[in-house]
Amino acid sequence: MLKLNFFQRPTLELAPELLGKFLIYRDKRLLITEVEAYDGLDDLASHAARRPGWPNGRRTDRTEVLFAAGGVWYVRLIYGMYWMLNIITDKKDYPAGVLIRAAGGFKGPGKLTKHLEIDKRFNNLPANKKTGLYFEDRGVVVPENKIITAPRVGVAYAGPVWSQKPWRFYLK
DNA sequence: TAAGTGATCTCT
DNA sequence: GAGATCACTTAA
Repeated sequence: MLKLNFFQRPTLELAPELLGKFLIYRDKRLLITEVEAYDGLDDLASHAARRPGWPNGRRTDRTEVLFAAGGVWYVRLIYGMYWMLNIITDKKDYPAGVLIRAAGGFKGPGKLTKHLEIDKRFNNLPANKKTGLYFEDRGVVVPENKIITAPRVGVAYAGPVWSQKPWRFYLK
């Protein structure tokens, strides 16, 4: 099982390493094939980014979990229908996380969580065997040249700089 | 291509 | 409390 030391380090370093790892829930083991990183106070695509009126990052009931130390889940509803599954990363008080976009053949974060029946019950819970939703390294080796980087999806509102950051990683 | 859905944020 | 916004999917 991937432990806290995997998640409590720089997000852009660990995000591509999640490719080829497995997402474990109940009797399912899904190979992770696509992720997206959201990193830090200046990342305008992040819900926790620094904004006018929020010089130290936007901390509300919803976004508080982003400021937690790495290793807990951030699950949030989008468009009134779809649950987005993110793992929080890096150190306490530094807002960052990785969205799981595709795993086990389920392409699209909404489809993935629907299949796994994951919803807000997991928000703020740790990724470990007790909660039943966690990651495993099952020995799959992903060569560097199999990893594609691309701009993140659906974040045009973040402006020309942040919406174009190549922080989406997927397997060729 | 556009509707569906509801939590959350901002402004009153 | 009202109105806008949204890290998407599906059916057409």
